[in-house]
Amino acid sequence: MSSGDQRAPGASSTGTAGIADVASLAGVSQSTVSNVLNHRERVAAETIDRVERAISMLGYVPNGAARSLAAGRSRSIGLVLSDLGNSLFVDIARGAERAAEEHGLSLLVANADGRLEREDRYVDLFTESRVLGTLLTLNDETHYRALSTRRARGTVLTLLNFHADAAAFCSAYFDNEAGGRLATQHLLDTGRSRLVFVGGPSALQPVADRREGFRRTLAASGIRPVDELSPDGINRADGWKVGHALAARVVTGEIDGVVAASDLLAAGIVQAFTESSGIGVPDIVGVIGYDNNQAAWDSPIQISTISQPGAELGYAGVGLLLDDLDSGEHEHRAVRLEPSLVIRQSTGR
Amino acid sequence: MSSGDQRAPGASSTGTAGIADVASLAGVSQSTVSNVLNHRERVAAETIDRVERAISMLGYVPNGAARSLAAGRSRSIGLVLSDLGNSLFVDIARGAERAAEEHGLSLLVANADGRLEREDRYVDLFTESRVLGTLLTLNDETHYRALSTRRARGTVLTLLNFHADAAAFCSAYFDNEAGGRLATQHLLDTGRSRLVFVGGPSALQPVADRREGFRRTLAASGIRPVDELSPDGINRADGWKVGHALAARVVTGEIDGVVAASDLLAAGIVQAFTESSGIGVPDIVGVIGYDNNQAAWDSPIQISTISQPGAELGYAGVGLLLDDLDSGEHEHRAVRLEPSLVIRQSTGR
DNA sequence: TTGTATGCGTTATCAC
DNA sequence: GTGATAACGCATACAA
Repeated sequence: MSSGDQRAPGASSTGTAGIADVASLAGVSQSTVSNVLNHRERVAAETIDRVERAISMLGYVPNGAARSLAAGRSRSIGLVLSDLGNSLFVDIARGAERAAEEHGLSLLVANADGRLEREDRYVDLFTESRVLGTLLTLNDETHYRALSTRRARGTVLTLLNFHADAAAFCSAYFDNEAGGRLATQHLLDTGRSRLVFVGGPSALQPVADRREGFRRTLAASGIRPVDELSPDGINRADGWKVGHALAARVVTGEIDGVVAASDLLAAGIVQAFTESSGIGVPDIVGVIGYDNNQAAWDSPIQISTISQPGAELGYAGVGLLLDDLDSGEHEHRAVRLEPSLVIRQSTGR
Repeated sequence: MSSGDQRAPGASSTGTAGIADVASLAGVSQSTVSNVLNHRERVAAETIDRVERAISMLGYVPNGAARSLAAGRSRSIGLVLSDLGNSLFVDIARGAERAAEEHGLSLLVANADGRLEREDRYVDLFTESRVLGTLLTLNDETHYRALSTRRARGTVLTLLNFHADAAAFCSAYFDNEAGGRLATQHLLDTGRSRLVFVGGPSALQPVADRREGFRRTLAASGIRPVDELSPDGINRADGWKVGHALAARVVTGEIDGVVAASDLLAAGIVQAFTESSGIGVPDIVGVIGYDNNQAAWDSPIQISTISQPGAELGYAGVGLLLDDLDSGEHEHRAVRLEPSLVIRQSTGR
């Protein structure tokens, strides 16, 4: 009445076969089964064979809970995303996924959908699941402050898309100011100098940073910006309105280049220019976007843009996380990722 | 040397406080702690207080693995998505999330990214995690067949976006043919009768179904379709090309309405009509899309479209899943969700 | 209302 | 190379 007693080998009482069922069917001990699962090298080839046959006969699926309980660690890491609707975050997930895969880990993803309360819930869930660690993407100063207040112990947290104080967390983020500089410089390099920046709500930190890059680049060349616009949003329709407003000034030659804070914005602007006013893009005016979204390449006139390496961000995040785990006393680090210029038709020459 | 021996109350050996630490700090037994976690109603208010104080003092976080092992069930469900890049799947995730939340469950999301092998891996992962069940979105007959072959036991699987054989799985899916009918009828209702269908690769089952709806609606009215086109893709650039090809026939009056198989397609068509040929939309020609994507509303001329209730699909999926779990002998069901017409400018009159 | 004892399914340690 | 046995941290009868 101790170890492997009479449990019908096959579909057991609970509906799921356990390691004991496999063991008795294969005529070995539980430890041997466990060994073929976790340390094949310690097991004879022929034994492996028998056990594996038994496993598939029974449709045995190891119980992850028991597994990580006994092992004291799990083989997965969590990722809490701010917004699945934004393709940038999807890219981040892809990169994280790839990194996890390379380390033989699984990635569990949860969507906070911009809600602070959900963010919390999922961080807690992952913590309780005893994932190796959790990656958290952040938009917002608000959320960051809430986070600092909350208990951060219990799990290793790494912040993504946000430049955190290295005293508290590891983080990986994009250099938006550099992106603004890249875009502006590209317009200068292609012979334009009468430039306007089209931004958006100033509350968006990335947009503000991009504008800063615009300003600095022009200042460094001793050029004065023609104008800076801040539509209500950064979508295509907003760009379309701005484009129409700008068209006359392009025709007069006052403007020959537009730096837009998003691809959607840029696509709307290009559309407005070409459709009603017959303004040639890129001949008369160059337009550059930001994000390297579908809007940028899936457009009649493909739009030059700044690409943010979302996948790399996710990849780097996993790296930071694992690093944090390994080294006992670990200095938190902030990794800044540089955007890059993607040249397409809208600025061609 | 039996139950609560000497483990330094506070940060324990492993770095994490356990339920035993909480119990001894609060001066109660482990089961009492467990009860305040799971059955508060059985515990005296004052005891709850003491225990909770101890919990927060120690920063105690229950171990999910141990928890679901002991309880025999977890509190989360899995969702494997075909393609996070498609906003429809994001909507599905949102709906599933809402349903899960309402049931006090957590939703774990994984992105298969269109790869069959990943689909498998994640279904397996969720199965090992002993989630309550797994939701799986499917595009493709191929994947479905692979699925039927594979072991499907071990976890409850519910299929989304795919009409599965009710003998094997529960499933929830969209009625694409009805959508095609809706779109076509709307064009007829607004006084157009010289209609063309713009589809895409015939391998896409949904597109084929939508075309079928187009055909049947016209047949029912005794009208002959003017034409059916199948561009290489269903993106904006494809639409733009088709639009230019169609423009002349619109000008001659041969065509007064276009049913497009996607919003991107429709947006490209509208753009081509208005920009170069000056063809008035909706005055000269009505255009309707499909999907209710951002492309449909975030366009200078907002595009009428067919909306698929992605969130509802996810919501319904969770319902089916939980149903399947509860009822011992459960008849698998296939739930069909109806799309709806969204009228915007591109068909207005 | 609270405490005691047993088991969840697996891994790891140690003998053999 | 293989097998016995003790944890892993918690939930849940059941007894008190």
